[in-house]
Amino acid sequence: MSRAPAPDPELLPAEIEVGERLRELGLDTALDLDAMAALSNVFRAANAARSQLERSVLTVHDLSFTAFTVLWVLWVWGEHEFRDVAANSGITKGTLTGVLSTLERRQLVERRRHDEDRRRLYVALTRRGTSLMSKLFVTFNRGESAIAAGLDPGERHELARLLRKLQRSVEGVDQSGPGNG
Amino acid sequence: MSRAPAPDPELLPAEIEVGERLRELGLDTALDLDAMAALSNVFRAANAARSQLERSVLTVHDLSFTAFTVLWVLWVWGEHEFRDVAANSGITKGTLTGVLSTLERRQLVERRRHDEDRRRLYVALTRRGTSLMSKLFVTFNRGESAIAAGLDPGERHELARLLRKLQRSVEGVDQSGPGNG
DNA sequence: CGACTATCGTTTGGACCCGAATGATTAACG
DNA sequence: CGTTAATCATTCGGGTCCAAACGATAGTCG
Repeated sequence: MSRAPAPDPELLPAEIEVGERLRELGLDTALDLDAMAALSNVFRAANAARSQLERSVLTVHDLSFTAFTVLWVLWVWGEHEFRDVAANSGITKGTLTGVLSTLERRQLVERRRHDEDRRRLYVALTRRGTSLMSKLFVTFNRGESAIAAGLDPGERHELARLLRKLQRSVEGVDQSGPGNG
Repeated sequence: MSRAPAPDPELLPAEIEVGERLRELGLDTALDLDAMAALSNVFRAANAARSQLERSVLTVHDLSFTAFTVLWVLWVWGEHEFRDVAANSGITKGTLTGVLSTLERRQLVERRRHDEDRRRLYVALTRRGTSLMSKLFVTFNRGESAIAAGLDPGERHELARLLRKLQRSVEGVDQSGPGNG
């Protein structure tokens, strides 16, 4: 479906097609195509990497990406408060409740009420969960390594640097409005 | 929770903490930290940008990110076959069935059977859907622009280039195994 | 032509995702 | 001390996400 060669041979096929289509629609001048290119590739790359890691590493352990993230947060930090686990895993407390129920049923985590404030909850890996993560994270990281091997070391650093900058920018946009720049 | 200043001041707080923690666990030498940094930032940046765009642009229209993606695919390409819409939106056919039901109920899309092969389905925006997207995509793109404004133009190009390379790398890993490099 | 295989979108079952409401618990106030 | 407000995790309702099975339809084969 490609037409004349795109000016930038680095573009993915999907991008070439969309770019030409937006030109046909007369929208290419009305849009910030640079921003669109940057962000749509963030989304696509994240989806692709996540799917690949789920398929090759997580599915055999019957774990979703989010379940793995929660286990990872607990593995790195040890027993932690429920609300902090949610924050560090990037999900809401409502979602974490469900994910923990699944992991508890699998006997990978356990919940414990705070001694003094019974509203609060601690969460920790079980021995079984710790044992799983000790092996699984190395495998997961090998999967990350295989994916990142397509970039040279300088490129990996640069990618990480640009993405951090982007995250800071998102935070800046988030706080735009009264009282902020 | 930060300890002595991290060697790289560009790191996000969460990364500094995790890096120190992995050192404490004696894992820093066993892991590919560059790959981990690159990929974890892809996931975090994608989540942050997606949440920001959902909050600021999509929620007021009662649209999920995926619903918007489907509308966008139909807006750019016009009436399209169901299976291609799923592929271009990055979701399975099962998921698309549900998303289309939601959008159909909102009278934003319509389904039409193929004239000759009644297994196949065409999907198109309704006039209402087209009208919504004509306004919404510009707003969405402005949101993208606000986020990407944290990077200068050269950085945006470089980010997109590195992410494309990463996607190609994922594809290469996906096909690794018998019959492939 | 009938039998068999393949393809299509839907359905199923289970998991996740969110915002908002809820009940239990704690903190603050007069 | 009782009342009110705030905080916590869970529940609710609705949407999404997947793989696999399913029923309808089309293609292939002998």
